[in-house]
Amino acid sequence: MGVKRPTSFDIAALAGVSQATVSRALSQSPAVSEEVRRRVFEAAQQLNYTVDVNARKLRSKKINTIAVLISEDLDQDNPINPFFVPLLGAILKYAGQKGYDVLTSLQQQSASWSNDYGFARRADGLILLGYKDYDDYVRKAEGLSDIGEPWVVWGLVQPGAGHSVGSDNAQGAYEAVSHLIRLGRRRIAFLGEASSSHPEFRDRYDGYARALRENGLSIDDDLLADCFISREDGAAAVAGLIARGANFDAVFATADLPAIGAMQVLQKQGRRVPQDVSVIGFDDLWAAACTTPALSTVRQDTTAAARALVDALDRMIANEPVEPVRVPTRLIVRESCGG
Amino acid sequence: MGVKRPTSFDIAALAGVSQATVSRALSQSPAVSEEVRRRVFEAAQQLNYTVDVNARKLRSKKINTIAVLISEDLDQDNPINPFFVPLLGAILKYAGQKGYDVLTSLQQQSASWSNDYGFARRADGLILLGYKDYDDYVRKAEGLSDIGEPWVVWGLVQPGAGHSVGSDNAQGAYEAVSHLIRLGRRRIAFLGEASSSHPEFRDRYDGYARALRENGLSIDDDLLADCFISREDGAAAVAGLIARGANFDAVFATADLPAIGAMQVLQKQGRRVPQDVSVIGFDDLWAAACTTPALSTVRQDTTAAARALVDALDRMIANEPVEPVRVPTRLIVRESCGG
DNA sequence: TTGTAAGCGTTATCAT
DNA sequence: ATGATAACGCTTACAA
Repeated sequence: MGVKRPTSFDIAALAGVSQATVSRALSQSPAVSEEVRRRVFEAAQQLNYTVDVNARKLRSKKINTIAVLISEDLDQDNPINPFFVPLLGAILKYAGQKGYDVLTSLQQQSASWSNDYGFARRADGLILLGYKDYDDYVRKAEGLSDIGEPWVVWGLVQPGAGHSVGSDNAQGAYEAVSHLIRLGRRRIAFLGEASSSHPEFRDRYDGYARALRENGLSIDDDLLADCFISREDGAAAVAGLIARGANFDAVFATADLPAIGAMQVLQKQGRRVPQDVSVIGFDDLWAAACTTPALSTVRQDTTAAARALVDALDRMIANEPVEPVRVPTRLIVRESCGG
Repeated sequence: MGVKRPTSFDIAALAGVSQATVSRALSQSPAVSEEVRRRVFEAAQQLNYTVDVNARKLRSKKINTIAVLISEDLDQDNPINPFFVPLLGAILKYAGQKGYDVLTSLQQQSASWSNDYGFARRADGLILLGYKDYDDYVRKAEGLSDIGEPWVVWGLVQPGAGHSVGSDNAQGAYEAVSHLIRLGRRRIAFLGEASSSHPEFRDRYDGYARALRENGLSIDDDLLADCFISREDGAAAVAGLIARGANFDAVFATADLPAIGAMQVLQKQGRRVPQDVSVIGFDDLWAAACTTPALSTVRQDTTAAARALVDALDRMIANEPVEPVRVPTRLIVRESCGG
């Protein structure tokens, strides 16, 4: 309890060396003899000593911490977009390997990343996951750049912007829709948001459109259903499609959650998946394998994504040039598309 | 980029006061005149100043950071037990409200001195989520106590241990199994691990046993299937049950993941859920609402859990006495149990 | 109410 | 290779 923590002076005394030598020994400085290093480590272990990271950070000016800001709450019960979970896990793992501490924060809507939260000096850089709106995000990001805080954002991939890492959304969607067409589907509904406030979804729409075009199919506005990325949204969108008598034999959703909602509504209305309607989602949430039928989907490679994000941030912190990264996706065929 | 950060001395000079006054003004000390406070804030804003948190932490010895250590990897793809996700989210939210930064770390198996206790000075206290084995956990926890590091663990609730917060596992299981019995089920299989290495699962078994006993049913060892908390485990366990010709009309699983696996195997083998076999899980993962049929389950209240964990840690940090907390569960009846 | 000055526990810069 | 000693930027007695 009230035990005073040992300092490097205590270790020095026990090991019979100076405090400076203790510091050197513990920070792997080559300028210290094996014999002394051994004695120091022994003493440290004996006293259960660990370096005071705050003193170290203050003095060395290296913080060795990155912050992950998650700013997309789906709803009350799901404070985090489920896709971000394995991504966060992968970031924690890889950043840990690289020796970074990771601060995680759920951002409120209102927060302006730079000022309100004041990450300055708490982290060497920021990884941004999720944004409600593209313009809003741009404004906030500029604030960060203004104060010289390195940051990377997940999602869209912009040609000029090194701080952007995202999946190859257009290609992933293209492959999914192409697969549906190969299965003989001709009237493929698009569930998603093609607005400009989420460029990554826009990219998925482009992939959808290209697949249709290249196969001689035209885009039918009646098959475009606007929805965001919740299960309820997907359910409502498909219900709306059915209600207005749209004729479709497949559904491509820009995320797994709405795809699952879509399947549930279809089944409830007596349409068999995949016999009557094929369904493909996007993300490959772990729950995709839990539905009946199991959901076919476009997997985003969270491990590669995490590496790209952390590596990019790493280089920005070191003031090295950074290129935007487009992470390949992979079509996972399960039962819901029927082949 | 290479701009040198302003210090409180710079603010002091600009505002025409001493550095100490700047510190006081910025840390909301009452002992500072409104006029001066205004000048200081103005100067700070003008120079884009923020306090160096590391210097502050070093000097004040208040770190205002808690660390969440997650040490249960289900497998490669799921680095985090899905139940911990909303719990982590709730912790991030509530701890943020309380003004704490949150360091999150996925713990590797390796139980080295520096790894386990390295967080000691980085955080005021530790929240431990998941442990591979009870004895292993006890060993680590004692080490933490030895160095005077406050910690709380999620899971088991031990009478004497203030640092334990968990669901009322026995009661939750009792209610679930009682519900099955009310529905007319008599041969209820138990999917889980009743070993001593996870006391919380042991508690769920006790609730199962009590419900049977109170309803005049006896425990049939043939209906006890050992499994851990993955979907694959649950699938294998039920497959085993069927293979050895066990006669059962319901399944109670100690977690949703094995419950989902169980449902999938049952359906694949031509048994209808819930007509032939009722299934109830435990956790209420968000995916529970995505299965067909939707999974009935025992919900753990992650919001209340997070509050209890953070509040307890808070009090331990402040050296106040802490009582163990048992968070109530709630039976969520969906389709998989048939009523 | 404000200023002065003494640390907090490191790392970095000199010497030796 | 090691030892003094000076920062790092802040908080907090203690004085005024």
